[in-house]
Amino acid sequence: MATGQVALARHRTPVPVQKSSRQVVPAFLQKLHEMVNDPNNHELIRWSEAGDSFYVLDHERFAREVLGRWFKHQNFASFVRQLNMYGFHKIPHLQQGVLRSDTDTEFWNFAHANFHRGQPDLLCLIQRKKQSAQPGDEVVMDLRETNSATPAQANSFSGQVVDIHSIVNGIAAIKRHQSTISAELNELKRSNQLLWQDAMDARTKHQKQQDTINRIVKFLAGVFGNRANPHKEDVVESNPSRAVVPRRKSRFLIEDGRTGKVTFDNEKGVPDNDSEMGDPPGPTQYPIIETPQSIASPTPSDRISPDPFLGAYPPPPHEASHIPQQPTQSPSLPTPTTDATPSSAQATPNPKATPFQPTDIIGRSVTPNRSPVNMEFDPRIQVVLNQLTPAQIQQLLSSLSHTLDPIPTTDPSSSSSSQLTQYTPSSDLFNQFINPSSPRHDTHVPDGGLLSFDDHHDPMNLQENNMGNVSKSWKATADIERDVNAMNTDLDTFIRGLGLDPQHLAAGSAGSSPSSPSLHLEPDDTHVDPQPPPSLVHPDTSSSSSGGDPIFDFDSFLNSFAGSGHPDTAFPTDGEPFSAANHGPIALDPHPALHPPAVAQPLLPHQHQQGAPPIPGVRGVSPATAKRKSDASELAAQLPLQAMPALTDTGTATATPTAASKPSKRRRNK
Amino acid sequence: MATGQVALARHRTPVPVQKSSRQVVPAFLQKLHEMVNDPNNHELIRWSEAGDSFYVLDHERFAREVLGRWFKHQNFASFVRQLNMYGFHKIPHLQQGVLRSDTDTEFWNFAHANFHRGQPDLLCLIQRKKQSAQPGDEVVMDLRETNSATPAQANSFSGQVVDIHSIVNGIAAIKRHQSTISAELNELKRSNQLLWQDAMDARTKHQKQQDTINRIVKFLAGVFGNRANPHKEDVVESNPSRAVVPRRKSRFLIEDGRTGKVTFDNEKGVPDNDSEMGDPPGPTQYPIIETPQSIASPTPSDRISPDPFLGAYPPPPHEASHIPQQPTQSPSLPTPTTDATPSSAQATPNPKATPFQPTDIIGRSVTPNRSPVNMEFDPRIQVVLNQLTPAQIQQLLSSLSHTLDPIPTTDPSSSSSSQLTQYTPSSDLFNQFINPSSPRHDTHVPDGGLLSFDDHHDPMNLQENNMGNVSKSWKATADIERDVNAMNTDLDTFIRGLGLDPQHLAAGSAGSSPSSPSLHLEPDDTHVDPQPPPSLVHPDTSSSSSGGDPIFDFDSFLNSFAGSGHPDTAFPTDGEPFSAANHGPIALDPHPALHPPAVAQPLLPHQHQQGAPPIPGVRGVSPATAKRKSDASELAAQLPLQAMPALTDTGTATATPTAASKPSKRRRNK
DNA sequence: GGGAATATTCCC
DNA sequence: GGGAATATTCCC
Repeated sequence: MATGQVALARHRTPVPVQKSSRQVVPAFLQKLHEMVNDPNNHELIRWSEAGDSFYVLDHERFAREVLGRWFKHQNFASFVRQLNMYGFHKIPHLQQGVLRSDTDTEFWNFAHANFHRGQPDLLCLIQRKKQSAQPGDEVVMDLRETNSATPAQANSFSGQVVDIHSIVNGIAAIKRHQSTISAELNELKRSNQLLWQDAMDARTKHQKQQDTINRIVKFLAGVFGNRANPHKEDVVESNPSRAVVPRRKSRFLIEDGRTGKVTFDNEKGVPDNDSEMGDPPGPTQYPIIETPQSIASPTPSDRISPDPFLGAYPPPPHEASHIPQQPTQSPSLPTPTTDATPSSAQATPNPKATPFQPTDIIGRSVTPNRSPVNMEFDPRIQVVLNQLTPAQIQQLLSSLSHTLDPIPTTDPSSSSSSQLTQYTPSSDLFNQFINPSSPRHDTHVPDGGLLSFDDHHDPMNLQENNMGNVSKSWKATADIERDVNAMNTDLDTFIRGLGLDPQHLAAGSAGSSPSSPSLHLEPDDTHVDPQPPPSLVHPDTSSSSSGGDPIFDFDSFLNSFAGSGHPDTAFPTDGEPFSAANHGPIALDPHPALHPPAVAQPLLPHQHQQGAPPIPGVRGVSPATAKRKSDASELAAQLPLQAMPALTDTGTATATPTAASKPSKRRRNK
Repeated sequence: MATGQVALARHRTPVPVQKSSRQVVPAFLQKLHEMVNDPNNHELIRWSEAGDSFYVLDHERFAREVLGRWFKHQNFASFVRQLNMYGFHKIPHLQQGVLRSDTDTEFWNFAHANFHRGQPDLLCLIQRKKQSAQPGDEVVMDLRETNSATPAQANSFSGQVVDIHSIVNGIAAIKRHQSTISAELNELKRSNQLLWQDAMDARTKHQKQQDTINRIVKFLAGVFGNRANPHKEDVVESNPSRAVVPRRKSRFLIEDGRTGKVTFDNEKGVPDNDSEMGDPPGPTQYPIIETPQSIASPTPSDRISPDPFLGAYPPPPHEASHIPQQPTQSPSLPTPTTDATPSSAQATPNPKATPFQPTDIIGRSVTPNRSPVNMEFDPRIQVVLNQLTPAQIQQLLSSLSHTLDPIPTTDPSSSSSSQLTQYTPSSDLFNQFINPSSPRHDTHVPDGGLLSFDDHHDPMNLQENNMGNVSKSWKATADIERDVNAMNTDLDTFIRGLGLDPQHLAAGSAGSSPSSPSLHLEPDDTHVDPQPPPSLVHPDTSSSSSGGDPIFDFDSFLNSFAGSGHPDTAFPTDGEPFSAANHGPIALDPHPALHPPAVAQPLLPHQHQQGAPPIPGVRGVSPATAKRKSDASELAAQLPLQAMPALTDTGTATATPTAASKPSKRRRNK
């Protein structure tokens, strides 16, 4: 019996009914709303212009052709009866002084305060009239107890009865409403969890890719890193245009005060070194390739990192303040001077120059776990690669460098991570909501809260998971950004370590002319550009001229590379999304249309500072070299701090304590 | 109105309604009597032999075929409910001691004292049950009549008044609470939106990373791509162990029919070329580096891609089947023979070797938008790089190749792109969740839906964006994975194009022995493995042996590399998360502790297979090599599927009618 | 089998 | 517009 009943009845259930108190919105209201919305019915039933009422144009046709599709009958009267049951009222025709033929002008206009176009969520507020004079239990009790009253009181009482009914109805409505909300919240939580999971996955993949890139860069650094001899033209014949660049020597000033100021004078001591920039004294330093690490734990070996190749360029005695002295070169390792090229002497960097070495950068790195790793590789490869012209290497490296994510997350209010901050204030409310009955100081007693308002299926587990997910996913997000930033820094540093200017290298694609993706390899392009490198400029800084797309157009690069020698053999464009289309100032958002309008797109702080003049005379290595990265990662790291308390606060009792939530919890314990 | 009512209702009313006090006999009883009498229904409902009860033989068929003709429904349960309402009772089966299959023997027998064959006049005696415990008017009347009571009763009345007030206050409190809840729900929405934004950003970053990798690979392809002459040992001194590998020559057959069949015989024509593999005839083909593109649109130039450098090695006449002939070398370009190294002659690649060229692989690429790009680079670089020993190159490439995600993209049902596929059906459900109140027929009127439950500040925009974000973020996730996969394939192909075996290269890290991250460079490791490369093997197909951690230990690699020549100069470990700690079977989750407990941590398949013995004779290559990861991603892919329908189920009050509701509607119209 | 809410019909 | 009975559905 019951089985058959179930089997037969289930197909009848269009909308899954909530366990408690049936459906929140009666079927009639839902159907009515659908019906009015349905463009197919527009001829017979439709919204008023204002959307606050609806018309039935030809009730006979409407009954015949529409009603049956939604209801079990085709009686317009029954339809109207239902409308009345739900409190709809008919709006009389305004100017209808003259009676026309019913069929012609006849149309019905019904309205209800909570029946509006585009607002189906209001439907739950529409109350169906209860069976007349049917008091609920409590009311009945009340009434019975009130039985013995004076006539006057009885009168007032009877008046009260009506109020009681409305009160009961109101309570019922509220309960339904709350059931709805609870269900929705659960769904949202589930959705959120999926999202976080997705974010986790993405983070993992990102991390893997990052590792791959890091290793590739390490490798390339080992291959090209120490190659500093630009005088290969005599060995490998190169056309003049290419030779120009290296001849000019590479010296570039990166002078964004906030992001770190680094001066590289790769060829200091070389005769034609132009010193009009006022180089500060001090040893030339070779940047180090940092390896972004998410779980890195600093080990002694991290800082020792013997580098036999770099050992070929012994650090000056005054160096080694932060790190132990580099071990001397292994005797079995061939020295760079074994370079087969005739210009090996010039290829060897200035003896005064110090090899790769960690600077203040490392010590002040926001990511303390990150440790420098000196690059090293088979010297034979070095020798071999030394045959490349510097221009070639420069171009190659630029292609590797400026395709990286240029997001400088220097400001907590910037970029997407900052959005989390905005969510924070509501945390208390959210907390209340999730755990309304739990006092604010009650951090250990889990209770169902609102979510388990009606049915209490395991709210705690949901809570816990959710919270853990949330907090840690934010962490993951922060890690990703930090890693990307670190990668950015790494490549820039790396390229600078080669005596090249990453900014200059990307001049064609990210320079002052965002619309020209091609590389400029004319000699005068080698001039020192005081502007901060594009990778340090936030992409959103469109207000300034230099805010170009930092994404490097590798194809254009190749074209220019190949085209310089063979203009007719342009490298094909393979249609990469970022290559041709995104040379504008935009960089972060490939899908602008997707941006939620509700979330304000925050202005990045350096957008205001972008125009700041470079600090003159500060050319040498600055301890702030890595600051852009550290700031970024710091900000990213702050995300959990700022956002997580919100989540954890609300987060209910069972919320797993995240690192970020710790402080707030302690605060509570005060 | 009344006219229409009558007109429309009449066909439903078999028996004319009596004017006075409604019908004497309720419609149900009349219909029931007719139904049982109707010989057309004899097969499904009929009188008992005695005529004092009736049978329903097959209630399912009965409901389907009979009920609808008499009632407004087809629910047997409703029918039974009515019977019960009129006092019918079910007669238990007499001889049914044994429970048989319900459908078989199942029949229902109902009886009522006043329901007999041939005696419809008794029907008026059947009383429908009144509304239970419904103190209708009388109760209220009772109360009113009781009004005149004693003061004590009045007291109780005043007490009631207080209760009413408290009720009102309680309601007010509830309402405030609800406002809070709504606000918090909005916050959750905002949080969700941030999540989506975060996902978008991650996607962007990922894309940029991907671009970086692509460019690096392009570059490397340009550098190494045409290197086909392994006889560099005499130029660059190499230890014997390294020299062994290249001498064995590399030839690999990629034989996944779905991805395209490509044969590489990199050194065809070289004297010591071992041909025991039975190379298929045909021109030597060099794989091409595909450039993963998310928005790529294949352009004609993609396939033309003239390569002046490759032009230095003119393709054989039988080439150029897929791509136009390479332009001849530009006269201004230095030829490789200008190489300064003494072994320049040997450094020049084998003249018979053909340059990079698109193969079937490209045409059958899973990513249709991806277009082939011939790699090109300065032949001087080629020449220079040719001085590297093949072993060196092999090691280098392996470090580049096997740190990537090994997810093969060949099968739509595998990996994460399949997520999307699998997720597609649930998109509607998710839609419902986000916008449950929007009726299915309402395609043009946006409404707030659940999310804008209480306050309706611009719900439409939120909604819209949310949806866009949601769907597109999922898409983005797919793109990312596809790109990673493509990258993977690209690298493998690329490496194969160099005549190297990517799988073999990664034997140490991803081979049958997951616990040994070190490279195996013994000579016998160079044997040709006929098995398809991992990237072309569907991950889900193999329940077989070796799944290992695909993550390559670059540091170990470097150590082994450097150590081979100079054991005392081990490359420092920089503590990368994946370098030392992750050589175990885990691959996807660098932060196990971060995993939400609610989301079941799927056991990666290879965790169960880890101990499986390696397939004998299959040393480097196992079809299951890539399985470990795809399974994991597949599990991740299932998340949406599993959770999203749930979203809609709970979908709440304003839930739009689901597809399931449609049929019921039509059925209703019968 | 029955309570209870909604749906439909009939009637005023 | 609404009272009231019956009809249908959903749930326990």
